[in-house]
Amino acid sequence: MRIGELAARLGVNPKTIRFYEARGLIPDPVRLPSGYRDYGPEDESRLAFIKTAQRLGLSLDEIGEILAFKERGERPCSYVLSVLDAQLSDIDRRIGELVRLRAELVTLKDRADQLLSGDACYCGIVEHAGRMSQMITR
Amino acid sequence: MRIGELAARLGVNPKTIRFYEARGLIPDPVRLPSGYRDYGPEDESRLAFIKTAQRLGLSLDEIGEILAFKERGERPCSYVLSVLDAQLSDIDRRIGELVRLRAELVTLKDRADQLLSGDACYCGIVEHAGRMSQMITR
DNA sequence: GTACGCCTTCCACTCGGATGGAATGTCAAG
DNA sequence: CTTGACATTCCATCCGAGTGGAAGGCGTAC
Repeated sequence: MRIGELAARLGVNPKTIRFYEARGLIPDPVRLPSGYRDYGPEDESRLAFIKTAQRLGLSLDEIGEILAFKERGERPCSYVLSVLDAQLSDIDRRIGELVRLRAELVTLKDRADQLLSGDACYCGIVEHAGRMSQMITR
Repeated sequence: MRIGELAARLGVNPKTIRFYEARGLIPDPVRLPSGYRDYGPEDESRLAFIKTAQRLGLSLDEIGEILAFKERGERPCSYVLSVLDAQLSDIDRRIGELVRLRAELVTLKDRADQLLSGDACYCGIVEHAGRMSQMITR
């Protein structure tokens, strides 16, 4: 399949695929007589892997390292594991923080709703934002 | 306190503080007779808030909008509420994604641990990554 | 009084991750 | 045989979030 189709299947820009090729993340593909890149299913799954890993928070360099291990037939396990461990604890931290921020925003919004329906209000939301800041950064 | 001390307290580069000022995220500070910026505790907590929000994945623009509520001292209008709502649902979405990714990472890591302790492992983790990809993107 | 560290402004550059656009080539359908 | 969609290369630009460096001012310690 040509680059446009591959890109469409994965929901990415064809330029992105060429960009990954230039970065060495995907191998130089076979070319059709026309010079067009010709991709197969392995390319699709490789690209899917890249996109997944990216969603997991890995940088293109990290992904490249993992793929390179695979290329060389080496055991990337411990490296991958350490990356995974780091990602995991980072995610835990972020979830905790988001949950806290969420609670604060909800409170803030509730106040705002009340104030909207109430009369004679300037902006209690403002004072609350101050408290929010303290709570969040506590 | 001067910019260097404030920066040190927060573990950021003084340039970053000037950058935030230029972006309108923090108010133009009082100046000492020397022309040096002079910061107080409110500046420190505001900066701390920015950094926290940033760790949570908010962009500087989003943070700016939130801080602008405070600045403008406006009544909570529907625009403000809609921004808050957007922020909230975005946070919910991100929490959901992170929770899912966390579960997948744990599974992946468990597999990897097994494979590591077993013998004759090239890199099952990579092959499992393919399955992982399916699981996550399901 | 000069050395040294911190401060000022301004402009340019970095970095990761793409994207845009120009100029040109390929190919199937009308 | 031309039109249109898609492809190619190469170079430039964008975005967010800073960071670097030059040229010069301030302030305290020796």
